[in-house]
Amino acid sequence: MRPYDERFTALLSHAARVFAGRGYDRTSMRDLAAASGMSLAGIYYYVRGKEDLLYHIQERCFTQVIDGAEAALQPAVDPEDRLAEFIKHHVTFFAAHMPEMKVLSHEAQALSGERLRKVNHIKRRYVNLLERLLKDVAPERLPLERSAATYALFGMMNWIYNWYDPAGALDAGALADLLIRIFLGGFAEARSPVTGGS
Amino acid sequence: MRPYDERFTALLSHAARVFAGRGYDRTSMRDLAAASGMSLAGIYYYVRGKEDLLYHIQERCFTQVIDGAEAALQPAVDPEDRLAEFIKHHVTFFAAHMPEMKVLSHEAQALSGERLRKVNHIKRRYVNLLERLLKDVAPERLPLERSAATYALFGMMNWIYNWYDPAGALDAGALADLLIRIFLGGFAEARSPVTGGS
DNA sequence: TCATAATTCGAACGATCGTTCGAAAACCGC
DNA sequence: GCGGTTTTCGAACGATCGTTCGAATTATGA
Repeated sequence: MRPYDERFTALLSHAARVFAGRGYDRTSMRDLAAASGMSLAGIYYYVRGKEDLLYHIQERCFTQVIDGAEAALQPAVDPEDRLAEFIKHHVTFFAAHMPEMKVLSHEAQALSGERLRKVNHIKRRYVNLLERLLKDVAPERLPLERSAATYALFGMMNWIYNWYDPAGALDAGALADLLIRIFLGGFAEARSPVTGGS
Repeated sequence: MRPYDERFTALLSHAARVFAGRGYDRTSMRDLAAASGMSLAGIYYYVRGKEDLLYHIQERCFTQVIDGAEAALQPAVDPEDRLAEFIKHHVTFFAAHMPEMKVLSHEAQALSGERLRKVNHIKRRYVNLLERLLKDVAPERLPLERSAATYALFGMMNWIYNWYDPAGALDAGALADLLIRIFLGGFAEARSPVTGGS
Protein backbone atom coordinates (compact mmCIF):
# COMPACT_ATOMS: atom_id res chain seq x y z
CA MET A 1 0.00 0.00 0.00
CA ARG A 2 2.91 2.26 -0.76
CA PRO A 3 1.61 3.71 -4.05
CA TYR A 4 -1.49 4.92 -2.19
CA ASP A 5 0.61 6.90 0.26
CA GLU A 6 2.70 8.33 -2.51
CA ARG A 7 -0.34 9.55 -4.40
CA PHE A 8 -1.85 10.93 -1.22
CA THR A 9 1.32 12.85 -0.48
CA ALA A 10 1.47 14.12 -4.06
CA LEU A 11 -2.13 15.30 -3.75
CA LEU A 12 -1.30 17.22 -0.58
CA SER A 13 1.72 18.76 -2.27
CA HIS A 14 -0.21 19.90 -5.32
CA ALA A 15 -3.03 21.22 -3.16
CA ALA A 16 -0.60 23.15 -0.96
CA ARG A 17 0.89 24.83 -4.01
CA VAL A 18 -2.53 25.89 -5.31
CA PHE A 19 -3.74 26.98 -1.87
CA ALA A 20 -0.61 29.08 -1.45
CA GLY A 21 -1.01 30.65 -4.87
CA ARG A 22 -4.72 31.44 -4.97
CA GLY A 23 -5.74 31.23 -1.33
CA TYR A 24 -7.73 28.45 0.31
CA ASP A 25 -11.18 29.94 -0.18
CA ARG A 26 -10.64 31.08 -3.73
CA THR A 27 -9.44 27.60 -4.70
CA SER A 28 -12.15 25.27 -5.94
CA MET A 29 -12.04 21.50 -5.79
CA ARG A 30 -12.01 21.66 -9.59
CA ASP A 31 -8.82 23.72 -9.45
CA LEU A 32 -7.25 21.04 -7.27
CA ALA A 33 -8.39 18.32 -9.64
CA ALA A 34 -6.76 20.10 -12.57
CA ALA A 35 -3.53 20.76 -10.66
CA SER A 36 -3.17 17.21 -9.39
CA GLY A 37 -4.16 15.47 -12.61
CA MET A 38 -7.07 13.76 -10.92
CA SER A 39 -10.76 13.97 -11.54
CA LEU A 40 -12.95 16.02 -9.24
CA ALA A 41 -14.57 12.97 -7.69
CA GLY A 42 -11.27 11.15 -7.45
CA ILE A 43 -9.99 13.51 -4.76
CA TYR A 44 -12.69 12.28 -2.41
CA TYR A 45 -11.19 8.82 -2.46
CA TYR A 46 -8.18 10.19 -0.58
CA VAL A 47 -9.79 12.88 1.53
CA ARG A 48 -13.13 13.54 3.19
CA GLY A 49 -13.45 17.00 1.67
CA LYS A 50 -11.80 20.34 1.08
CA GLU A 51 -11.33 21.24 4.73
CA ASP A 52 -9.90 17.80 5.44
CA LEU A 53 -7.35 18.43 2.70
CA LEU A 54 -6.28 21.69 4.35
CA TYR A 55 -6.10 19.96 7.71
CA HIS A 56 -3.77 17.23 6.50
CA ILE A 57 -1.48 19.81 4.88
CA GLN A 58 -1.26 21.82 8.08
CA GLU A 59 -0.94 18.83 10.39
CA ARG A 60 1.85 17.21 8.39
CA CYS A 61 3.79 20.43 7.95
CA PHE A 62 3.47 21.45 11.58
CA THR A 63 4.60 18.05 12.80
CA GLN A 64 7.61 18.19 10.51
CA VAL A 65 8.63 21.65 11.64
CA ILE A 66 8.33 20.71 15.32
CA ASP A 67 10.30 17.48 14.92
CA GLY A 68 12.95 19.30 12.92
CA ALA A 69 13.23 22.06 15.50
CA GLU A 70 13.67 19.61 18.37
CA ALA A 71 16.34 17.77 16.42
CA ALA A 72 18.12 21.03 15.60
CA LEU A 73 18.12 22.07 19.26
CA GLN A 74 19.52 18.75 20.45
CA PRO A 75 23.27 19.55 20.16
CA ALA A 76 23.14 23.14 21.37
CA VAL A 77 23.46 23.98 25.06
CA ASP A 78 24.13 27.70 25.28
CA PRO A 79 20.75 29.54 25.45
CA GLU A 80 21.65 32.02 22.73
CA ASP A 81 22.96 29.23 20.52
CA ARG A 82 19.76 27.28 21.02
CA LEU A 83 17.65 30.30 20.09
CA ALA A 84 19.82 30.88 17.04
CA GLU A 85 19.43 27.24 16.00
CA PHE A 86 15.66 27.48 16.36
CA ILE A 87 15.51 30.57 14.15
CA LYS A 88 17.85 29.07 11.57
CA HIS A 89 15.81 25.90 11.36
CA HIS A 90 12.48 27.70 11.15
CA VAL A 91 13.63 30.06 8.42
CA THR A 92 15.41 27.46 6.30
CA PHE A 93 12.49 25.04 6.67
CA PHE A 94 10.14 27.83 5.68
CA ALA A 95 12.18 28.61 2.58
CA ALA A 96 12.38 24.92 1.66
CA HIS A 97 8.63 24.32 2.10
CA MET A 98 7.22 27.65 1.07
CA PRO A 99 3.74 26.53 -0.09
CA GLU A 100 2.98 24.42 2.98
CA MET A 101 4.35 27.00 5.40
CA LYS A 102 2.41 29.78 3.72
CA VAL A 103 -0.75 27.73 4.01
CA LEU A 104 0.10 27.06 7.64
CA SER A 105 0.72 30.73 8.42
CA HIS A 106 -1.96 32.36 6.31
CA GLU A 107 -4.89 29.94 6.49
CA ALA A 108 -5.05 29.47 10.24
CA GLN A 109 -8.64 30.70 10.37
CA ALA A 110 -9.98 28.39 7.70
CA LEU A 111 -10.26 25.26 9.83
CA SER A 112 -13.06 24.67 12.30
CA GLY A 113 -14.23 22.27 14.97
CA GLU A 114 -12.07 19.32 15.88
CA ARG A 115 -9.57 19.96 13.10
CA LEU A 116 -8.95 23.50 14.29
CA ARG A 117 -8.58 22.24 17.84
CA LYS A 118 -5.93 19.72 16.86
CA VAL A 119 -3.85 22.15 14.81
CA ASN A 120 -4.07 24.77 17.54
CA HIS A 121 -2.80 22.19 19.99
CA ILE A 122 0.31 21.59 17.89
CA LYS A 123 0.74 25.32 17.45
CA ARG A 124 0.68 25.90 21.18
CA ARG A 125 3.41 23.28 21.63
CA TYR A 126 5.55 25.09 19.09
CA VAL A 127 4.95 28.53 20.59
CA ASN A 128 5.72 27.22 24.07
CA LEU A 129 8.95 25.75 22.78
CA LEU A 130 10.14 29.13 21.53
CA GLU A 131 8.90 30.91 24.63
CA ARG A 132 11.00 28.62 26.84
CA LEU A 133 14.04 29.39 24.70
CA LEU A 134 13.44 33.11 25.21
CA LYS A 135 13.14 32.59 28.94
CA ASP A 136 16.57 30.96 29.03
CA VAL A 137 18.06 33.83 27.04
CA ALA A 138 16.55 36.65 29.08
CA PRO A 139 15.27 35.31 32.41
CA GLU A 140 14.81 38.77 33.86
CA ARG A 141 12.11 39.79 31.41
CA LEU A 142 8.49 39.86 32.49
CA PRO A 143 6.31 37.05 31.13
CA LEU A 144 4.16 39.62 29.34
CA GLU A 145 7.16 41.02 27.49
CA ARG A 146 8.53 37.57 26.76
CA SER A 147 5.24 36.47 25.28
CA ALA A 148 5.05 39.56 23.11
CA ALA A 149 8.67 39.08 22.03
CA THR A 150 7.84 35.48 21.05
CA TYR A 151 5.11 36.67 18.73
CA ALA A 152 7.32 39.46 17.42
CA LEU A 153 9.92 36.88 16.44
CA PHE A 154 7.31 34.62 14.85
CA GLY A 155 6.06 37.66 12.96
CA MET A 156 9.53 38.40 11.58
CA MET A 157 9.91 34.81 10.46
CA ASN A 158 6.42 33.96 9.22
CA TRP A 159 6.00 37.20 7.30
CA ILE A 160 8.54 35.72 4.89
CA TYR A 161 5.79 34.32 2.69
CA ASN A 162 4.76 37.85 1.79
CA TRP A 163 8.03 38.88 0.20
CA TYR A 164 10.82 36.29 0.22
CA ASP A 165 11.84 34.56 -3.01
CA PRO A 166 13.85 31.38 -2.33
CA ALA A 167 15.25 31.61 -5.86
CA GLY A 168 16.41 35.20 -5.39
CA ALA A 169 19.76 36.68 -4.45
CA LEU A 170 19.30 36.22 -0.71
CA ASP A 171 19.71 32.59 0.29
CA ALA A 172 17.82 31.19 3.25
CA GLY A 173 20.90 30.80 5.43
CA ALA A 174 21.84 34.45 5.05
CA LEU A 175 18.28 35.51 5.78
CA ALA A 176 18.26 33.36 8.91
CA ASP A 177 21.55 34.91 10.04
CA LEU A 178 20.13 38.39 9.54
CA LEU A 179 17.03 37.66 11.59
CA ILE A 180 19.18 36.06 14.31
CA ARG A 181 21.36 39.17 14.50
CA ILE A 182 18.37 41.49 14.59
CA PHE A 183 16.44 39.62 17.23
CA LEU A 184 19.25 38.35 19.41
CA GLY A 185 20.97 41.73 19.34
CA GLY A 186 17.83 43.61 20.26
CA PHE A 187 16.18 41.19 22.60
CA ALA A 188 19.11 39.74 24.53
CA GLU A 189 21.31 42.85 24.68
CA ALA A 190 18.99 45.80 24.93
CA ARG A 191 17.73 45.63 28.49
CA SER A 192 14.54 47.23 29.54
CA PRO A 193 15.36 50.77 30.77
CA VAL A 194 13.44 50.25 34.02
CA THR A 195 14.86 46.88 35.10
CA GLY A 196 18.58 47.01 34.40
CA GLY A 197 19.70 43.65 35.77
CA SER A 198 18.43 42.51 39.17
CA MET B 1 -24.40 65.42 0.97
CA ARG B 2 -22.89 64.77 4.38
CA PRO B 3 -25.28 62.01 5.52
CA TYR B 4 -24.33 60.00 2.44
CA ASP B 5 -20.63 60.12 3.38
CA GLU B 6 -21.40 59.20 6.95
CA ARG B 7 -23.40 56.15 5.92
CA PHE B 8 -20.72 55.15 3.42
CA THR B 9 -18.05 55.39 6.11
CA ALA B 10 -20.21 53.40 8.52
CA LEU B 11 -20.66 50.72 5.85
CA LEU B 12 -16.91 50.47 5.38
CA SER B 13 -16.41 50.23 9.13
CA HIS B 14 -18.96 47.45 9.56
CA ALA B 15 -17.60 45.59 6.58
CA ALA B 16 -14.03 45.84 7.87
CA ARG B 17 -15.09 44.33 11.18
CA VAL B 18 -16.82 41.40 9.50
CA PHE B 19 -13.99 40.89 6.99
CA ALA B 20 -11.50 40.85 9.86
CA GLY B 21 -13.56 38.37 11.82
CA ARG B 22 -14.58 35.84 9.18
CA GLY B 23 -12.16 36.56 6.36
CA TYR B 24 -12.96 38.33 3.10
CA ASP B 25 -13.83 35.25 1.06
CA ARG B 26 -15.90 33.56 3.73
CA THR B 27 -17.95 36.73 4.19
CA SER B 28 -21.05 36.94 2.03
CA MET B 29 -22.76 40.12 0.94
CA ARG B 30 -25.69 38.91 3.05
CA ASP B 31 -23.42 38.87 6.11
CA LEU B 32 -22.46 42.45 5.39
CA ALA B 33 -26.09 43.45 4.97
CA ALA B 34 -26.95 41.96 8.36
CA ALA B 35 -23.94 43.57 10.07
CA SER B 36 -24.58 47.02 8.63
CA GLY B 37 -28.34 47.03 9.08
CA MET B 38 -28.87 47.46 5.36
CA SER B 39 -30.59 45.30 2.83
CA LEU B 40 -28.53 43.18 0.46
CA ALA B 41 -29.38 45.30 -2.55
CA GLY B 42 -28.93 48.52 -0.62
CA ILE B 43 -25.18 47.98 -0.35
CA TYR B 44 -24.86 48.30 -4.10
CA TYR B 45 -26.08 51.88 -3.92
CA TYR B 46 -22.84 52.80 -2.13
CA VAL B 47 -20.43 50.39 -3.74
CA ARG B 48 -19.96 48.65 -7.07
CA GLY B 49 -19.56 45.23 -5.50
CA LYS B 50 -17.80 43.15 -2.91
CA GLU B 51 -14.30 43.71 -4.24
CA ASP B 52 -14.93 47.43 -4.50
CA LEU B 53 -15.88 47.40 -0.82
CA LEU B 54 -12.59 45.74 0.09
CA TYR B 55 -10.72 48.21 -2.08
CA HIS B 56 -12.18 51.25 -0.38
CA ILE B 57 -11.37 49.82 3.06
CA GLN B 58 -7.77 49.20 2.08
CA GLU B 59 -7.30 52.47 0.23
CA ARG B 60 -8.68 54.61 3.04
CA CYS B 61 -6.74 52.80 5.74
CA PHE B 62 -3.46 52.86 3.82
CA THR B 63 -3.77 56.56 3.07
CA GLN B 64 -4.46 57.29 6.73
CA VAL B 65 -1.48 55.29 7.93
CA ILE B 66 0.86 56.97 5.44
CA ASP B 67 -0.34 60.46 6.27
CA GLY B 68 -0.07 59.71 9.96
CA ALA B 69 3.44 58.34 9.60
CA GLU B 70 4.67 61.38 7.70
CA ALA B 71 3.17 63.65 10.33
CA ALA B 72 4.76 61.63 13.12
CA LEU B 73 8.18 61.83 11.45
CA GLN B 74 7.98 65.57 10.97
CA PRO B 75 9.49 66.70 14.31
CA ALA B 76 12.19 64.02 14.61
CA VAL B 77 15.63 64.58 13.10
CA ASP B 78 17.90 61.91 14.59
CA PRO B 79 17.73 58.79 12.36
CA GLU B 80 17.12 56.42 15.25
CA ASP B 81 14.46 58.70 16.67
CA ARG B 82 12.74 58.87 13.28
CA LEU B 83 12.73 55.10 13.01
CA ALA B 84 11.38 54.80 16.53
CA GLU B 85 8.63 57.30 15.72
CA PHE B 86 7.67 55.34 12.63
CA ILE B 87 7.39 52.10 14.59
CA LYS B 88 5.46 53.74 17.40
CA HIS B 89 3.00 55.27 14.99
CA HIS B 90 2.52 52.08 12.98
CA VAL B 91 1.92 49.93 16.06
CA THR B 92 -0.40 52.34 17.85
CA PHE B 93 -2.34 52.98 14.66
CA PHE B 94 -2.60 49.24 14.14
CA ALA B 95 -3.94 48.73 17.65
CA ALA B 96 -6.42 51.58 17.24
CA HIS B 97 -7.69 50.36 13.85
CA MET B 98 -7.39 46.61 14.24
CA PRO B 99 -10.11 45.48 11.79
CA GLU B 100 -8.99 47.71 8.94
CA MET B 101 -5.30 46.97 9.47
CA LYS B 102 -5.95 43.24 9.64
CA VAL B 103 -7.88 43.44 6.39
CA LEU B 104 -5.03 45.46 4.92
CA SER B 105 -2.38 42.98 6.04
CA HIS B 106 -4.21 39.71 5.54
CA GLU B 107 -6.31 40.29 2.43
CA ALA B 108 -3.63 41.67 0.15
CA GLN B 109 -4.19 38.92 -2.41
CA ALA B 110 -7.93 39.37 -2.69
CA LEU B 111 -7.88 42.40 -4.97
CA SER B 112 -7.22 42.20 -8.69
CA GLY B 113 -6.73 44.34 -11.75
CA GLU B 114 -6.70 48.10 -11.40
CA ARG B 115 -7.69 48.03 -7.74
CA LEU B 116 -4.77 45.77 -6.86
CA ARG B 117 -2.44 48.02 -8.84
CA LYS B 118 -3.52 51.12 -6.95
CA VAL B 119 -3.20 49.57 -3.50
CA ASN B 120 0.19 48.12 -4.38
CA HIS B 121 1.31 51.56 -5.46
CA ILE B 122 0.46 52.99 -2.04
CA LYS B 123 2.11 50.03 -0.38
CA ARG B 124 5.34 50.60 -2.28
CA ARG B 125 5.39 54.22 -1.12
CA TYR B 126 5.03 53.08 2.48
CA VAL B 127 7.69 50.40 2.17
CA ASN B 128 10.08 52.84 0.53
CA LEU B 129 9.49 55.27 3.35
CA LEU B 130 10.61 52.74 5.95
CA GLU B 131 13.50 51.57 3.81
CA ARG B 132 14.87 55.12 3.62
CA LEU B 133 14.64 55.38 7.40
CA LEU B 134 16.68 52.20 7.72
CA LYS B 135 19.25 53.55 5.32
CA ASP B 136 19.75 56.60 7.52
CA VAL B 137 20.12 54.42 10.60
CA ALA B 138 22.60 51.94 9.12
CA PRO B 139 24.12 53.38 5.92
CA GLU B 140 26.80 50.70 5.79
CA ARG B 141 24.40 47.83 5.24
CA LEU B 142 24.00 46.29 1.82
CA PRO B 143 20.74 47.14 0.02
CA LEU B 144 19.83 43.46 0.02
CA GLU B 145 20.14 43.25 3.81
CA ARG B 146 18.35 46.55 4.29
CA SER B 147 15.44 45.38 2.16
CA ALA B 148 15.19 42.13 4.10
CA ALA B 149 15.39 44.01 7.38
CA THR B 150 12.56 46.26 6.22
CA TYR B 151 10.31 43.27 5.67
CA ALA B 152 11.45 41.70 8.93
CA LEU B 153 10.33 44.81 10.75
CA PHE B 154 7.03 44.92 8.91
CA GLY B 155 6.58 41.27 9.81
CA MET B 156 7.11 41.97 13.50
CA MET B 157 4.58 44.79 13.37
CA ASN B 158 1.92 43.40 11.05
CA TRP B 159 1.85 39.97 12.68
CA ILE B 160 0.11 41.76 15.56
CA TYR B 161 -3.31 40.91 14.18
CA ASN B 162 -2.62 37.23 14.87
CA TRP B 163 -2.21 37.56 18.60
CA TYR B 164 -2.49 41.07 20.05
CA ASP B 165 -5.52 42.06 22.10
CA PRO B 166 -5.84 45.85 22.40
CA ALA B 167 -8.01 45.35 25.47
CA GLY B 168 -5.44 43.10 27.19
CA ALA B 169 -2.76 43.83 29.76
CA LEU B 170 -0.21 45.06 27.23
CA ASP B 171 -1.07 48.52 25.97
CA ALA B 172 -0.10 49.59 22.48
CA GLY B 173 2.55 52.05 23.62
CA ALA B 174 4.39 49.42 25.63
CA LEU B 175 4.21 47.00 22.71
CA ALA B 176 5.62 49.66 20.41
CA ASP B 177 8.46 50.35 22.83
CA LEU B 178 9.27 46.65 22.99
CA LEU B 179 9.42 46.32 19.21
CA ILE B 180 11.56 49.46 19.00
CA ARG B 181 14.04 48.07 21.51
CA ILE B 182 14.18 44.70 19.77
CA PHE B 183 14.66 46.04 16.27
CA LEU B 184 16.77 49.10 16.97
CA GLY B 185 18.99 47.18 19.34
CA GLY B 186 19.52 44.33 16.92
CA PHE B 187 19.58 46.18 13.65
CA ALA B 188 21.47 49.34 14.51
CA GLU B 189 23.90 47.97 17.09
CA ALA B 190 24.74 44.47 15.92
CA ARG B 191 26.96 45.09 12.94
CA SER B 192 27.40 42.56 10.22
CA PRO B 193 30.48 40.44 11.06
CA VAL B 194 31.92 40.82 7.56
CA THR B 195 31.51 44.57 7.01
CA GLY B 196 32.30 46.31 10.29
CA GLY B 197 32.36 49.87 8.98
CA SER B 198 33.80 50.19 5.48
C1' DT C 1 -48.60 70.51 -2.25
C1' DC C 2 -46.29 68.57 -5.81
C1' DA C 3 -42.63 67.04 -8.99
C1' DT C 4 -38.05 65.58 -8.79
C1' DA C 5 -34.15 63.32 -6.94
C1' DA C 6 -32.04 60.39 -3.56
C1' DT C 7 -32.22 56.13 -1.16
C1' DT C 8 -33.89 51.43 0.05
C1' DC C 9 -35.38 46.89 -0.81
C1' DG C 10 -37.86 42.24 -2.17
C1' DA C 11 -37.33 39.01 -5.53
C1' DA C 12 -35.10 36.70 -8.73
C1' DC C 13 -31.13 35.36 -12.07
C1' DG C 14 -27.22 32.73 -13.64
C1' DA C 15 -22.98 30.96 -12.06
C1' DT C 16 -20.20 28.38 -9.18
C1' DC C 17 -19.46 25.84 -5.22
C1' DG C 18 -18.57 21.26 -2.38
C1' DT C 19 -20.22 16.89 -2.36
C1' DT C 20 -22.42 12.39 -3.66
C1' DC C 21 -23.40 8.19 -6.21
C1' DG C 22 -23.19 4.32 -9.09
C1' DA C 23 -20.72 2.46 -12.58
C1' DA C 24 -16.50 1.74 -15.13
C1' DA C 25 -11.66 0.82 -15.17
C1' DA C 26 -7.31 -0.85 -13.39
C1' DC C 27 -4.86 -3.78 -10.45
C1' DC C 28 -3.80 -8.18 -8.08
C1' DG C 29 -3.22 -12.95 -6.15
C1' DC C 30 -4.30 -17.34 -7.80
C1' DG D 1 -8.03 -15.77 -17.46
C1' DC D 2 -10.94 -15.08 -13.30
C1' DG D 3 -13.02 -13.05 -8.79
C1' DG D 4 -12.49 -9.61 -5.73
C1' DT D 5 -10.48 -5.49 -4.26
C1' DT D 6 -8.71 -0.94 -5.14
C1' DT D 7 -8.94 3.16 -7.65
C1' DT D 8 -11.02 6.48 -10.94
C1' DC D 9 -14.51 9.23 -12.90
C1' DG D 10 -18.79 11.41 -15.50
C1' DA D 11 -22.88 13.31 -14.17
C1' DA D 12 -25.79 15.34 -11.35
C1' DC D 13 -27.74 17.50 -6.84
C1' DG D 14 -28.83 21.09 -3.63
C1' DA D 15 -26.95 25.10 -1.62
C1' DT D 16 -24.97 29.44 -1.70
C1' DC D 17 -22.81 33.04 -3.96
C1' DG D 18 -22.50 38.04 -6.13
C1' DT D 19 -25.21 40.78 -8.71
C1' DT D 20 -29.25 42.99 -11.05
C1' DC D 21 -33.67 45.23 -11.73
C1' DG D 22 -37.80 47.64 -11.17
C1' DA D 23 -40.65 49.28 -7.88
C1' DA D 24 -41.46 51.33 -3.40
C1' DT D 25 -40.14 54.61 -0.05
C1' DT D 26 -38.15 58.72 1.72
C1' DA D 27 -36.09 63.26 1.50
C1' DT D 28 -35.69 67.87 -1.01
C1' DG D 29 -36.81 72.33 -2.91
C1' DA D 30 -39.99 75.46 -5.03
